[in-house]
Amino acid sequence: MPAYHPQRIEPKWQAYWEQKQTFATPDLDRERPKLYVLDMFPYPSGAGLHVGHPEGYTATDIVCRYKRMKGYNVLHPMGWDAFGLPAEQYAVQTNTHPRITTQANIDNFRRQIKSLGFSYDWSREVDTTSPDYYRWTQWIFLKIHDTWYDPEFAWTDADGRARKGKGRPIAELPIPDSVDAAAYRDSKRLAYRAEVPVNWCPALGTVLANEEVIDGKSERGNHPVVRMPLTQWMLRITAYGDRLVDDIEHVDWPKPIKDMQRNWVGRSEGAEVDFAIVLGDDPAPRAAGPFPEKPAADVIRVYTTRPDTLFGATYMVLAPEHPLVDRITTPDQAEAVAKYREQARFKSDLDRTDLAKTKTGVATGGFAVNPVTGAKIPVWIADYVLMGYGTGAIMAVPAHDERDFAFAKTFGLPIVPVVEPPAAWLAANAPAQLKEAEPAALLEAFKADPGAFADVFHDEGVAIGSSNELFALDGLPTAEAKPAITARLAELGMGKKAVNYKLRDWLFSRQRYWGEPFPIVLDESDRVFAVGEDELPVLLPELDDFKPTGNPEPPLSKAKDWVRYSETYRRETNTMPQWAGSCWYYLRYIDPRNTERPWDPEKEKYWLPVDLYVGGAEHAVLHLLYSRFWHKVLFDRGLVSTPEPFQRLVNQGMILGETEYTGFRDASGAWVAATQVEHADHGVFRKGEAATGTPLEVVKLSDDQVVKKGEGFVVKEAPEVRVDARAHKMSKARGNVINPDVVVSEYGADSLRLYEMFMGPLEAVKPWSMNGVEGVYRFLGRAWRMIVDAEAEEVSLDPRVKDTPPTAEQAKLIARTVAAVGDDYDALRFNTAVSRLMEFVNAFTGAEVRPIAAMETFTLLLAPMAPHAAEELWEVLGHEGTLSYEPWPTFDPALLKDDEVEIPVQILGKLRGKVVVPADADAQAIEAVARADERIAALLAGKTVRKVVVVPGKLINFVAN
RNA sequence: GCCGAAGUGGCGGAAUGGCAGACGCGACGGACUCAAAAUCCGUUCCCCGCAAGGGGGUGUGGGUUCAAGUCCCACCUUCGGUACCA
Repeated sequence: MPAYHPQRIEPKWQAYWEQKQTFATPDLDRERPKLYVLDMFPYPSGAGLHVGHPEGYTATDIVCRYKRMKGYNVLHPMGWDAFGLPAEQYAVQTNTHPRITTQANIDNFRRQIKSLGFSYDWSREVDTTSPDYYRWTQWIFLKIHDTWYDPEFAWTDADGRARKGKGRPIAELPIPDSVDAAAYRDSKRLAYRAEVPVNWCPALGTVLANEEVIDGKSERGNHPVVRMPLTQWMLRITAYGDRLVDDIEHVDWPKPIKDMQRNWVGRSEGAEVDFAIVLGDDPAPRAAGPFPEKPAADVIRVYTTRPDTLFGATYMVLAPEHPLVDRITTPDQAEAVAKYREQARFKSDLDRTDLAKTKTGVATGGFAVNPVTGAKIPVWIADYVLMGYGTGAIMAVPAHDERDFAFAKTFGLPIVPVVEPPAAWLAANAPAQLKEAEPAALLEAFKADPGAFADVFHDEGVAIGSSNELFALDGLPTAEAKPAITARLAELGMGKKAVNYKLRDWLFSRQRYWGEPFPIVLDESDRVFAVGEDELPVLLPELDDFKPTGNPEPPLSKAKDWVRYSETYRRETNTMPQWAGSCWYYLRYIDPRNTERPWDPEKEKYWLPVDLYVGGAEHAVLHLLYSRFWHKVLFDRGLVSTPEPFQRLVNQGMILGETEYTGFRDASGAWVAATQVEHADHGVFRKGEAATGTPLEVVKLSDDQVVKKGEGFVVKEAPEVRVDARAHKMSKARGNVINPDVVVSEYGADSLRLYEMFMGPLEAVKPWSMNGVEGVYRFLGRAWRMIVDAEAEEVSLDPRVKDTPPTAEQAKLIARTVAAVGDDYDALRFNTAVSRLMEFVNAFTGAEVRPIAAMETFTLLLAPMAPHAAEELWEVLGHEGTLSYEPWPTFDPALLKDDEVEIPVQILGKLRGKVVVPADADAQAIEAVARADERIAALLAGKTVRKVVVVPGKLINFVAN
């Protein structure tokens, strides 16, 4: 009975917390500081909880429990991101309604999470698939639909920052006289419909994501996939591109995540320039006047980040889908162009980028005029130009762009250098026969044939060959040439400054069943109308079967009665993507049962922003970008009070499986070194034999079959053979998945929590080790026996725990531990916090007298990490009820300092001895003591001390020789 | 290719520019036990030495400094992200 027995303790305290509502959070509490600590809520998969989930959850739980003891009002909720594909696929296969599967999975996840003893306020649980929740997802969609972005609107935000650009109610949109008002509004809304190409797989009867398409075939089943235009809902996230980039400066996120977000938005600055196409023999004359907002009919508009290289534009390339292709193609090229466009249609975006390393393309036979040189240049089509970026057309400057260069080389197009590289670049990239040439000669060679150099010069240099009667760029460095020519082009009405984003508008509709229906109806001519807020939620209709329809129509189209809204209106049958629900769940938690509105503004002002948000790095880009976007729209519309939702973000690192040692053997049974093998989809082979050879046998080795040798591990019985030693991502296929349920039933939740924190820094990728779990379990057992009498029949205090003051030494250790553990919790350094507590226990288990106050302090320090054991120990120590709101232990800072310190004595930076000095000894005193030391004196004898470096309290170093 | 992170004992990892390897695992030795498990005690970076002690050591090569795992430069390896974005 008195042994540490988590299986008894843990259910007891979980029941206590639940019954007493220990962690229910008051909505508003003006007396205490607030703290909103959020976990990324999970998708409740059929596989159940993974050991990766509790890593982040434990970290946040520690912070919450710690901060409650420090007097904070803490909001710590949990919920379910439960719409999504797996439940729907399961429904298709088994005809089980996704709701049933989802509910079962949620129940299992909840059970598993509760078994770990997290201090969530379960009364705030949300489920994105519940109509009470998605009602408000639809409501927010209507807000987005009701908003247009005014890029010129100047205003000041709540933090006093001057801002330009705001999402405004559509009613405030100025409408030009000559246009249809409704259509104009629809064209400006942040939620709009557009024809976009999607990957349609007729055989599977569904639309595939880009990554599901390989080589023009479906990943599953290898069926042909066609890109076809489909009317889809889009969200105008690009309107917020600048703010998504700029505002990220003001949040406390890891730099790599900030970089990734900036990268994803991919803002670039450059210019748009018009090239007139040549019809017949003469170029169409350019209309006088300012640069038109939309290009004229016979004009190809390009976007370039290097307007300074315009004089080097020797040809143009249109995306195969570009609307001007038909107009410009000459009859003799028509067949080739049509064929190329057909091929391009069958390639997914991924194929067009990843696989096509060699440039392909076809000449249209048509020409355009370089607006600055007046030269007639050929127009090609090629799939390396993407319709979705910029204007879908480029001016090609082969001398200064790698892609254009490769294309020009392939098709024999002229290369004209217009930027002079620095001498160092010329020397480094000089052709072999010119290695010894003078700089001037090298430059001449570059001007004559830049293609002879080892690399394409695409950096900044000095403009050359770029002046005529209208332009004068020669001699300008690139940084000056860009704005100069851009300004000149604008004056002449030929171009203008332009900004572009890699970020595309967000494709927001899916042809799926298990998602939020759009609160939208359409009339007979496909005009879009929002349903009234009083009609929300628009409930998902029941279906008998969930199979795809066999055409691009979404499954909801099968619910005929539902689709038919009225005589003239029908419902939108697409559903929202899984991101929708997760875009705003942090807002619902603050007021989860409100039936009048999505959240109460008072509560929103109190709780937002989220102070700490912890989750996996896999959401570094999309989820965080999407929810920041929604949040900004809500902010502009006055519905939330902060410009950013998540003030501090931390990514927990992935937990890998246990380290595995893998050897390889060939058909004859002989070992093959790991350095000599190559991995392919269909097996492991000797290097270079993946296509032809027979696969090698993969042998799992135990750790006593291998031995460390040099940099790596080798087979013990064959020490010349290197093996593969690494931890792999947990996966069903590899069979290295650790089930938290098993760990909990064997060692208890506290051990699982403690181990996951002890493994290493929260952000690091770490391999699992069952031995490590065993280690922290033993620690908890020692801590238990430090306080509980292991010999007694009943759970009672160890007789050595006495109500006496600690010794001076103990008092110091207690103070140091309180200080260090608190610091570690604040800084999320849980691994070292565990170490500190271990050191404490190691010290006190050796003590014959254990002051009860010290044991209480220890218990409170342990509580955030191992709450069940701590609660039980707290009870054994004679307290009633929970320790969750006990004040955090304090300490006397004077105790952190020692009276005497041992400091190292170095000679020439090498450790030669140690001396004990008073803690406040000054440099002179330390030097005197050190010189007096017998050994040091001996070593210094006969040497000249050139310098003495003393860091009081730390170290002394004699520079002597 | 580009962006980012990380390389420290057999393993996970610690170390405000100031004694490298805290803490844990594993291993080895011992105590307890008829025995085992559990528990407790001790040793454990490498080399030389019986010892005292000495030498080397934080991916590689340079540099800054009295002093570098830590700062700077170049490179190598691994992991993550991204990829014709004009």
